[in-house]
Amino acid sequence: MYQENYDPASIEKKWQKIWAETHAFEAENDYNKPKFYGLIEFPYPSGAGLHVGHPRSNTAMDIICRKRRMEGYNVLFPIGWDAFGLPTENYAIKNKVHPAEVTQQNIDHFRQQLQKIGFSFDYTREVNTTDPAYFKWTQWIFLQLYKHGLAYKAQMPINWCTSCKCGLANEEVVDGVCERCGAPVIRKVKTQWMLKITAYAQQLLDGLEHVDFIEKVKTQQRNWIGRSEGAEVDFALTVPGEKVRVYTTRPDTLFGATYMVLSPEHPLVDKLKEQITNYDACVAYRQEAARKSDFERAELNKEKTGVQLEGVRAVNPVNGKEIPIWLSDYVLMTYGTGAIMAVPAHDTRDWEFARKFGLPMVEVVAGGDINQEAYTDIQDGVMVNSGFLDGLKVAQAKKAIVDYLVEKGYGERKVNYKLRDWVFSRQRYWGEPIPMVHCDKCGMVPVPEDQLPVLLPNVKNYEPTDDGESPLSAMTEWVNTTCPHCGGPAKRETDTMPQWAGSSWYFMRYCDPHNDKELASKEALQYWLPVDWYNGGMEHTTLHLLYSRFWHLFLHDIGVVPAPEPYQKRTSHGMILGENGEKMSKSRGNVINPDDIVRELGADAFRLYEMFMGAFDQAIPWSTNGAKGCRRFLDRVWKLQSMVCDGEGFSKDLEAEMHQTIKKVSEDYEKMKFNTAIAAMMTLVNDFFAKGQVTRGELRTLLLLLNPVAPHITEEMWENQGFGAPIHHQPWPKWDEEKMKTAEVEIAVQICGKVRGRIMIPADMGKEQAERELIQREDVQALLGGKTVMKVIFVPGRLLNIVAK
RNA sequence: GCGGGCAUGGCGGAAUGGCAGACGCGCCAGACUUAGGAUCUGGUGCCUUCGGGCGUAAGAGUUCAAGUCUCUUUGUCCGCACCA
Repeated sequence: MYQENYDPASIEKKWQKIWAETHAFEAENDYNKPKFYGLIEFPYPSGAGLHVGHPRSNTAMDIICRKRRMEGYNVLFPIGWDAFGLPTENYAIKNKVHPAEVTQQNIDHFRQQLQKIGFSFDYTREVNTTDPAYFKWTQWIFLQLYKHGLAYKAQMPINWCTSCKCGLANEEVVDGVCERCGAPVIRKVKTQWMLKITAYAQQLLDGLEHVDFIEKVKTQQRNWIGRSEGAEVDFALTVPGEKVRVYTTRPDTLFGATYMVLSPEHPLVDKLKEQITNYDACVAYRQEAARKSDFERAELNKEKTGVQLEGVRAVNPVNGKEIPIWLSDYVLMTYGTGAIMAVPAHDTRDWEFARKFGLPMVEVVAGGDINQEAYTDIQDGVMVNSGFLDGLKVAQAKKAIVDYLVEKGYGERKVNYKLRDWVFSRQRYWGEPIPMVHCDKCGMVPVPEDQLPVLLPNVKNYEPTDDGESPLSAMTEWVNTTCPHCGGPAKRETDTMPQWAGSSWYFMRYCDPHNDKELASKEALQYWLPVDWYNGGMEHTTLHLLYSRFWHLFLHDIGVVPAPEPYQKRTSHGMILGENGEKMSKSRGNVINPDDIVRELGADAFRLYEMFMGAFDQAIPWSTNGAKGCRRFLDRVWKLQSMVCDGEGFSKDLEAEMHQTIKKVSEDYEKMKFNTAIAAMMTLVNDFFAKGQVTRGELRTLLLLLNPVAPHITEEMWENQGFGAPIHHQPWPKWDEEKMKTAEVEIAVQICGKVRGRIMIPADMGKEQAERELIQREDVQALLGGKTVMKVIFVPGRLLNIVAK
């Protein structure tokens, strides 16, 4: 017997307990079964707790995973904690508690919240990036990168957050401010650990061809990697024996190069100190440029600045003409060679610069008006004023000139990428220590693998220092160690890793999370990887997704993981906005707390609404009324129990609809069109109500279809109805295309494209027969009103269009 | 600036080139009620002389047929942003 009223609180508690006790959703280590690895981005356990955005991704993947289990797959759907990071550290500093303690509390809170929503995670495989048993392997991967020359220390200007007092990766700087705290970012020269992600630029690009990522993600990654093809060309200088190399994507315009621009930081300035007659002015300009942040340099792009390098000129290799050399900060030292040949007639930036400083322009591609603007078209233009290139189209000229340059030894083909190496150091306490030791005698020495993990010292004060050094540097007992190589006195590296480190390989650890010999066993990695389906936010496309692909590609190259690409499929969910349509934030006061919704409406209604509210990949404002509507639907589903009539199959009049709904829901789940899948089930339930009864077979099928979205209520009703083994052990329902058809269908009748009526016709009526016979029908003739038929178009199952006069 | 997406009732949104507005919210009316912020039933794009006419940001085009395809314009969101 069942309770008359649907009471989610008691039902949900009951089933969550049963699932835990029966280990219902734990992945099996049976490597013979077909597997499915569903992944969501593991949360950062912040003090604020879960927000309504987490369940959107989680519920979607939970639906897919629950469906896969019913389809017979061995499913791995894990959860873990990306727990290193600044907010925890800052909270710890402020409240004088150890970050590890804060982390533990937050994790416990998060887990409890997730469990209340009924996600089918395998909690036995939890990973925690701050657990030494985990970060031992994060450090191990770093050592492998180091051994293969992909981790190096470099003195370089980095992005420095003035508030976090910490270096940031380029990817962490958004609009000139720190992505995390919003404080301004300045340039600061420091010695930093770097990871050579640029060595993998081409592989990261090529790999995208073989994976099923939504197009938006691929595009963003491609843009970020920023591959361009061109040539490097040497320009001789008027100083004997000296030359400058430039990079250009438009070698075809070489005859139009009327001056050259060097980045202010270009080493040539100091090298030619003797020859440059206005050296002081050049240095002054360089200092001015250095004061600006990258952001300011970009912001001020409307007005170009620069200074001419006097006393030295460059020689255009194709026509021997001497051209002036300028310094300008619109040329970046960090891209290409830090020097360009300027072709003002055909490059917008050069055009502006030439305009401002009155430099000459030479048109070498005909088709535009270079007095008005730079002509940058590369399709239709034809070469002029270009010696042996004259008359060629741009594409042909490109090839011809590069062949010529290579032959003459003036230059070579060159591919460049915008991608920069990854700044891997952070001057903070709460991160993985970088396992390196500095020895006066031996230099940089990696900590031997058998001494991992390098633990964080347990101390009282981990506030960042104002001098930009890690708080670890003040902990002399920890810092002072012995050199693993010579045994002499040495100092530990005091920088820690960025948060992206732990999250770059967590999905590997899930495969074999308790292994203390390897990061995971070969067999487990072979079986589970790649991740079959990974859902996460668009905000991680150029950071986490690229970094973790890089690590995975590297680990594949050194034989640790079997496949090159870690993720077979990547989808992305839209953000949930506040009820007012603005981004949810504490300061706007429009934050919805999942706990409140679960308490008031139940976890199932909450899950249902999260999936029903709109297209999954789009940003949608929250509506508590909408959520209540989903609760109403579940109330109605519950009430079906009082309408059940005999019959293990489908009733005649609903048979077609039942099969159509099974198909619709099954396919829509796969396409992540959860809103329309739920709408179809709502329609079905409405039809049961209209009829006043539902057969056992119909109810059975509805419960199976609804189970992935609303697992608790469906388990309970399944048990109430005595349908047998728990619903999560049942096979996914199948549809029969034949049974989806009805004997008769209603089609629209159009006269000249306008709908004039509807008629019932046999469903199997052929096109020819329909076009011949239907216009004879009395009801069709009536709609025609005596007009002369010119043409008849019949679309089976849809409409009949009669063109008539 | 460059690249890409989007634009449909009061709201969230449906719609392989083939009956626009599924489903839900809200609203209106009715039923049951001492009561209704519960539940149930019906209605709900706009105009209408009740025949019908008009409707998917605006304008043109292709088609028997356009929310859907093409072009132009506007708005909006996202990505990149001096990357040579």
